Amino acid sequence: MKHSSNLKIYNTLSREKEAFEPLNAPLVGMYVCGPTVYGDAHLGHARPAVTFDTVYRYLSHLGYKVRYVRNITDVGHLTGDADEGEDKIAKKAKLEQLEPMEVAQQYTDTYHRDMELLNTIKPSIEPRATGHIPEQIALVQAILEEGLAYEVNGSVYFDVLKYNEREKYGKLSGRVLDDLMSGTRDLDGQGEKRNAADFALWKKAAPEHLMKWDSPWGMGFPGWHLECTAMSSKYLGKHFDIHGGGMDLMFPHHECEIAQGNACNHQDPAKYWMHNNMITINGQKMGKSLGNFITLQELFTGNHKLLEQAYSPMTIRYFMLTAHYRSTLDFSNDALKAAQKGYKKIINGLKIAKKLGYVAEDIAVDENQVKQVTSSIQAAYRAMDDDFNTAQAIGHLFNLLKKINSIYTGQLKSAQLGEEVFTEMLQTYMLFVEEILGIREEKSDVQEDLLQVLLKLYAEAKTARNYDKIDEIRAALKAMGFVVKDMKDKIDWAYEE
RNA sequence: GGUCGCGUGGCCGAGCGGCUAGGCAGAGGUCUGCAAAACCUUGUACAGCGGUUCGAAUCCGCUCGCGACCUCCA
Repeated sequence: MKHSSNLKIYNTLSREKEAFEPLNAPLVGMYVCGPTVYGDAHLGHARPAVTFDTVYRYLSHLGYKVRYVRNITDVGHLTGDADEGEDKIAKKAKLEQLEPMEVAQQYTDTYHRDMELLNTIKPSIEPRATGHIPEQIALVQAILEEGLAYEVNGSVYFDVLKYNEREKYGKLSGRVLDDLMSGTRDLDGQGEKRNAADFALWKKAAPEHLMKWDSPWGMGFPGWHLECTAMSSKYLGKHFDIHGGGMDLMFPHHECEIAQGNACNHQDPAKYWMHNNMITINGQKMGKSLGNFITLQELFTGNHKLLEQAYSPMTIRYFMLTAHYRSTLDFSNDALKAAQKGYKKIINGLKIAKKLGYVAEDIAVDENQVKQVTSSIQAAYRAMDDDFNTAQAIGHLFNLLKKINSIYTGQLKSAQLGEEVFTEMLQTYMLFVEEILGIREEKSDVQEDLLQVLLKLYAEAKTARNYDKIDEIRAALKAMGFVVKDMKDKIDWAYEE
């Protein structure tokens, strides 16, 4: 099903929205920077995961066959400055007396658990850095052969100055090399590098270093930016469609990926570079050092000093989608509580949409209603086509929801829309909520059967005008998180918002 | 210091030169035994000051405030 070929994507490389033209339609290759697995997944991991999950979903909906690659970084990021750095995973391992791979496995598992709760679709391929050491060594060799890297004491560095003569370094982030050189603050520990802007491709490992591999330059480990180049080119080719990640990775990480790709493949790795913005908490970027760090599990359980209550995974997902991915998104209890209500409203509507049927009646079609519905449907697609504007799309879904609710309660007749428009409205609503936005019903522990029994008792009490009984049933349902919808011709339940 | 971005009604958050965003909260109403749900109506909003334009939240300039990156970071 192809509803449009008008998709535009904001490309960080050009700083403009560009028409999306895949290199090999209908195939699309998308690489997204995944987590470094040395701790529990936090809000910051959820944003790119949800953002690019939605991109993946929409591209798939448009009929593209997407290969979605998201890496697991289980080695390679340094804790300190380049020369005295220690591997993050290895450091954590020492602290917890575990094997490094044990740490990586544990946090990979919890990451997967949390991503599943957020209803993100698994990537087509989820490669690990440690599983691609030979590929990374080969890359270093290729760059050495190009004359754009040099070896010093068992480490290999990328020669940014020399590369810059061939290809402009800094074009993604808008950096100018001269500024970078002069702007570097502290040159301590840069001893081995020819220039401050150079970055490590391979680092010599100290004897006590836990994670290390043999290489032509001795025992060591790969540099921080190498794995993404190695794995993206292996699984998507030297030039693929979309590369995504957080804005904070734009420089230096993605800039270095571009340099590495150009150095050995003589072309940019990706055609479109997409960057999601940061999550802030009370206006500040979330970070461990700032003490405003919230993991997803803390959010789901409410177990954090900044949280007034627990917020469900779908509340979080919905909340993220109500803002555009390139805007910063500020977390606060007030905003999350509002999102929780909005989410439940969406889901109550979904349940209705699923069981609502067309009723043929001898009523004239209301052209005004038809116009409102059809324009909302089109606007929802237009919003997604406009650089995945989920916030705007959700706005239009609420407009459709009003019509759906009106028909369900009898305030509007389905015949007033005509069968075709009525059906398209329901299908569009369900498709957007479930397939494109990836919002699903978080089922209650309470069995539907039990609810039906209570509603039956409610109906009987109502017939008998036993109002005390009615109040009792209402209270019982409310305690379980439900409300009674007592309509003209029927009685139903809904999630309490 | 360098580079980039942001400041929208009580709160969150779209908006990219003219056409009601939307959600939450509030007010009024319809429905109801009463409620709830649902629906309808309603809001002084565009940091400030100038400028461009027939017309600016939207473009330009200045001022103020906030943030991100420049170091691992989603």
